[in-house]
Amino acid sequence: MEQEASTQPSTQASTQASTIGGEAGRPLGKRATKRLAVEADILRVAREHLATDGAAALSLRAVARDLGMVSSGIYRYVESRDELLTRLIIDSYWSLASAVRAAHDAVPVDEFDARWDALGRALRAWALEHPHDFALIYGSPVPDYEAPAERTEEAGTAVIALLVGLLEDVRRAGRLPDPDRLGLVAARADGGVGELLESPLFASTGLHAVELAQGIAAWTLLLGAVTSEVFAQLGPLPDGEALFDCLLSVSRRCVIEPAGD
Amino acid sequence: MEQEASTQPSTQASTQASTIGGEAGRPLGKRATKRLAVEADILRVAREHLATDGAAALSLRAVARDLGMVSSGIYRYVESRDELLTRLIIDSYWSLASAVRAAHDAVPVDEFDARWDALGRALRAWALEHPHDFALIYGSPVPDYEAPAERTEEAGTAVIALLVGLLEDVRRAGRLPDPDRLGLVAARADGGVGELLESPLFASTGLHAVELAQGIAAWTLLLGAVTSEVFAQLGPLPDGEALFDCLLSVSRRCVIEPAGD
DNA sequence: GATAAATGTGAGCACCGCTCTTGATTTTTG
DNA sequence: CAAAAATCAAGAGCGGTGCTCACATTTATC
Repeated sequence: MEQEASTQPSTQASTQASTIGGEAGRPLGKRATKRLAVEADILRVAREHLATDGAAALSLRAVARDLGMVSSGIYRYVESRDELLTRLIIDSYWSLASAVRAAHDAVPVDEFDARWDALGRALRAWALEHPHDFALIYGSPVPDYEAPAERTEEAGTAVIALLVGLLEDVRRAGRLPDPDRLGLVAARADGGVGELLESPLFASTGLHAVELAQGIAAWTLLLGAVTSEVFAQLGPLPDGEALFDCLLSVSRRCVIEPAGD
Repeated sequence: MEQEASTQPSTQASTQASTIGGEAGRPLGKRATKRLAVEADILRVAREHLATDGAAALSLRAVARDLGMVSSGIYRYVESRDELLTRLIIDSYWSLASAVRAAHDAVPVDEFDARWDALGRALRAWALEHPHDFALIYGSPVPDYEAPAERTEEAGTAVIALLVGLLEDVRRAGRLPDPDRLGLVAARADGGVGELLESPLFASTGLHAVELAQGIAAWTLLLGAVTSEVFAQLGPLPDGEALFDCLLSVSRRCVIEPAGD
């Protein structure tokens, strides 16, 4: 499983992609290397435009202009505006996933509470730092066209996979809270998420439907808290972090029983 | 203050707005009546375009064309595209509020659980029925420009007000759950939502910070659940309603203690 | 070096938001 | 009732967008 982390470009920071020698064969002629460079450049300035003006204002012509090429020239590298957006979505997913993973991995595996908090706080921090990227992946589907699931699925699952891993660790340690206390009815949960358990993400786990439902509740609350803050749905908040901490702890209680025993 | 219940047009269904006799004075000349009719028409077809193609694809020119007027003519009635969007946002808020209120009011006031469920289910039903409207008000802020808060606040608060009302009824009945069980730390909650209590929405209520935090947690989970389903953030779901019921009951447990006593 | 493929260039189409001018219509005022 | 003021429809026009096409240029391959 898990071959080499697939592609995972994440143009976010690193830009150089021109001098890579390629897998094996020929050493990449000057045309191929330039193409790689231009492709990376396009993604880079597209990312800049996204960060400053948002996805709605992203313009292929403007990107081309910034790169000193004629407007029509960019179509040699990008099929359409939608395709560029799809690439940005995937890139944002990877960026988020790596940020969350880094924070997550910095916590000892047996400290469940701290792991959950690290996960949640990293998500929030990333979202506040890249609001437009966050809007791109967790906001309303941008135009009429929606990103093809088969291209975003792998990247989009990366964050959830961390959560699932934690969830299973908690389950194995017998620290899952009582579903009934949360208000979860087993039968209803089974109908709601039962089939989800057969997807590749969960197939290898020993999670039950109710347990997955707990995880989904926690994740929904967490994501809702971040969305609410980034989009300012509750108006300007005096202390966003304090409120988030509250919601974070509530969400934590959905999947982790307090240690006191 | 508060003249005549503000405006609250809600073009959603009813369209006729031409033959209203006006408040008192003159009986509205043929020019004024036609203006009202045109304004209503614009909002109506804008709504249709929104429902079919989404906010991103909304075009003033297209609306004007549908109404048989020259593209520039629409600027006599609408200041700009953003202003049209603002109107649609406000209208959507009212539409949602009235839908939720209707469901909410159909439940006896002392049946807290049923009231919460009615509220949540009405929210979900409306969102699934008007996904683009939902995206408009609870999705990512559309373009770079965001709707002026002073114009959307009143309408946007209407739904929350219902929740606050229920929350206070529950508190008065002593049915609020133990905050500590939810994981809410009083001090943290006080910092996070303390200042919010002074806003007009909460000033007249006797809610404490922790109690408000519970309400926010419940609302965040509820809205997150709807958002997740409408935007298909978890991929295609086998039974969205069943999963929503699970999350609905979890959110309910944040504000209402089970009756068994 | 000739041929084929990939790339840069510019014109052009249809659409968009938005402004301005011109002339017609309606309302208000004297 | 007539003149003045406000309102309106209509069209041209500006700069912007996504995207296509024909053409010239450069690179890679035979």
